Amino acid sequence: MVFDKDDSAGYLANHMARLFAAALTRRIAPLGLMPGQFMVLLELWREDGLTQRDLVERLDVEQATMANTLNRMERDGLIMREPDAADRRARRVRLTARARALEAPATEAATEVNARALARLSPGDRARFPEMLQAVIAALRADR
Amino acid sequence: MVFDKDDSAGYLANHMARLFAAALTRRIAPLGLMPGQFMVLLELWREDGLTQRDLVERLDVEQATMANTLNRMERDGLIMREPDAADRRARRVRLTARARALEAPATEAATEVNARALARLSPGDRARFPEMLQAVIAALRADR
DNA sequence: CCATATTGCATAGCAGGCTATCCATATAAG
DNA sequence: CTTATATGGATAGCCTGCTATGCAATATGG
Repeated sequence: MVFDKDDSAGYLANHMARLFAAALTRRIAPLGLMPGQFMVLLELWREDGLTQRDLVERLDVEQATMANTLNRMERDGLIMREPDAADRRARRVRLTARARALEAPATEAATEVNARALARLSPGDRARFPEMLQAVIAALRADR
Repeated sequence: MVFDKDDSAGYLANHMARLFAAALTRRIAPLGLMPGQFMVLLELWREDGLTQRDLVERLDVEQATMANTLNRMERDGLIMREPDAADRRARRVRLTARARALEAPATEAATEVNARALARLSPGDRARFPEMLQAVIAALRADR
């Protein structure tokens, strides 16, 4: 009874995620972006002015992780944090003009990575792959 | 034309990998193991006495990443590094008795994580899921 | 044989995950 | 109102990725 890592969903998930991150990094680094920043931008392009708490919920990362990522994004001129009118604990995260300008090229890069990644799947599999990932994610979240 | 992260294979891959890592961590931390150490042990249980270079090739991580992981494993009493008889640059990585004793409980934990993760897939999908991940991995490696 | 290139490994420094704490502010209970 | 609890965020410290360097030892070409 050997445990074969190449048949282990968990091991393959880690390997696949590292390769996705590397592929995305290669394409968005020229824009001055990193993958962790990109996923925050995805939410802010959809709705600007979210709080850190909103972002934590939508991206399912820990609050401390988000705080650090936002620090780097502020440092890099992608966001500004403004006081919330009603709650002095909260800070609204707002996109800079620079971050707004990156939406088209960055999402194009991500779309291309996804296309290349799924290129070897049959059209049927390709369509169902995201649903399968979602099902696994749902199962693991339930386990938590 | 919005980019929906919940349909993006790359975003889902990252999310899934984080959840897998968390699920595995919960089960192997009581054994004194972390996920990065577990994948090294998988190779050493199969063949003890590999060099760092061997491990880098088999696990597809960078040499610096492996050097740091091996440092932590040595610190934690999981491995010892012995000089290579023929090449004074290389060091053979050898399991301690403690690491050998962890094979059964750790692989059981990983097997259970995989089973839970795939529980919501149909039996057919469940069988094909690892192959699909392998196909995506192959495509991304070719893109690299 | 000697100079050069290659290889095996270590280290520094960064990103992005995490847990554990702490602080300030809001909210709820009495 | 006052106290207690809950919430939003910051910070410290760890693990696991990465790139970039540097060093010592081996292999290779003349």
